[in-house]
Amino acid sequence: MRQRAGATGPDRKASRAAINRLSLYLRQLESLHTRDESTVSSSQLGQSLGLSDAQVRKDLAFFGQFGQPGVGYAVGALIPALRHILGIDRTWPTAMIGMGNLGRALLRYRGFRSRGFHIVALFDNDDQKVGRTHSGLKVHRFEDLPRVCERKGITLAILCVPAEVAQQVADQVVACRVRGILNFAPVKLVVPPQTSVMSVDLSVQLETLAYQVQSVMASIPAGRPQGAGN
Amino acid sequence: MRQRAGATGPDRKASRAAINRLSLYLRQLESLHTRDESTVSSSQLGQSLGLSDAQVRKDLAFFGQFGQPGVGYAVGALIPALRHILGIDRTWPTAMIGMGNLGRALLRYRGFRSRGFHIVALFDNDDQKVGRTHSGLKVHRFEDLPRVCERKGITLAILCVPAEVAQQVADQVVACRVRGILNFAPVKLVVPPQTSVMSVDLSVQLETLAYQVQSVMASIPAGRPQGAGN
DNA sequence: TAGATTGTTAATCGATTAACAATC
DNA sequence: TAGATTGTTAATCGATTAACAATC
Repeated sequence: MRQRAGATGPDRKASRAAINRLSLYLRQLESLHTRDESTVSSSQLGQSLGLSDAQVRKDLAFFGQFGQPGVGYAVGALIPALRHILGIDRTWPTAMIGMGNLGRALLRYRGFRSRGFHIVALFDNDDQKVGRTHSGLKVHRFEDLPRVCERKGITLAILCVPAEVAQQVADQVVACRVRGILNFAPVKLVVPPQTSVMSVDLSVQLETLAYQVQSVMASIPAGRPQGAGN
Repeated sequence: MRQRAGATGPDRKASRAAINRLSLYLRQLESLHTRDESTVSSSQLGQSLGLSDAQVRKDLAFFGQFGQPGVGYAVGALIPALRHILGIDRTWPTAMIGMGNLGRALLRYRGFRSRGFHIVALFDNDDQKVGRTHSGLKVHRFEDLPRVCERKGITLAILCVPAEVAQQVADQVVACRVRGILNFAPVKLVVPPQTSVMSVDLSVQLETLAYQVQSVMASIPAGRPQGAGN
């Protein structure tokens, strides 16, 4: 039996890495679409993203039979299919929690809204910030979280609060039946299994970068400046 | 022969995931240190981060012999060891490229400086932004990149430019002998092997979150509101 | 000493790649 | 038809976990 994206979803669970790639495929397909490409092969798609053709086929085949042997994948048909699989063929009313530098910057980030993530409420617990308006939205105090979440049907939250309070805030967010949290605080959040968390940990990323740079430098003969001699 | 963090580094390459965890261990150790804990076992360390004890031991043992059987790891000694391995026992002169919302927000992000990543130069190609000052640094025009990088010994760059120009900017950055790029543009950057790239792709993260939320919701009996009946 | 915990090897698990019959 | 490319199975690779002798 082949797994298909039927009413109840596929039999086995797709890995997080595979879903990440699905999102990349979608972006690439959208780019191909604007360039009026009508079909694309797994090897073309893979090449543009630095992945093997086998990987692309495997990832896509997991969710259904999207390609045609000898032809490839129909760009125009695959785009809505992937949008549906990823769950971005709908809007996600989203709360931004924590209106510091990062929160304010992300609020203005275009990429979110264009993909169905609509920030519809702002929260902060600093009295200086409560009541102010950003991008047409008033900043609510924390205590209003349950009421506002209920009223606006908020399903996702973007957490831009300091590490020290992140878990506590997450607990409150979970209590409001928010289903997913995009966490920017450098903390491992503990949440019940019905709630999903994705963490973006900038320090970890930068430290990993430092390690890589260091190990590349260590593998190059010392003292020799790079570049073809100028 | 056991691998050790000798003059030329370990024999085999640590996976990116392992390095990510090293950074998490370090953070946790620092937290333990402020709480005056002097030793920690692999199981304690793992538990606080949602990892197995075996994983922790394996990750650390890869770089040296840091623990004592029957005792655990000395917090005070492991911290500087990890800082050295990760390459954050030094400062990394860093350029911020692209002074839009995200660039300005990240510039003020405390986490960077406290870990040795010193932003020492700002760049943008928008004439409106060039010449302005943020956090005491003047925004340079793009053409100044080679000169400023040379003068300030810049080794890392944080890229906060639009997707359309990201590759082109990365090429210029590479030409200035910058060794590592933290990329926020939703693009796969192609760079030579001497240069390292870490990408933070917010859309991918959020789309993966949407998928997870959706699949959790699909696995719950439809229409039944959650929570213990209130 | 006895209990605890490491470093390391072997076993398991999962993800990626190779290969190829099916098919457009 | 012949060439291209899929979906899928088998082979490979790498990472995680289990287990345990060594040792504090």
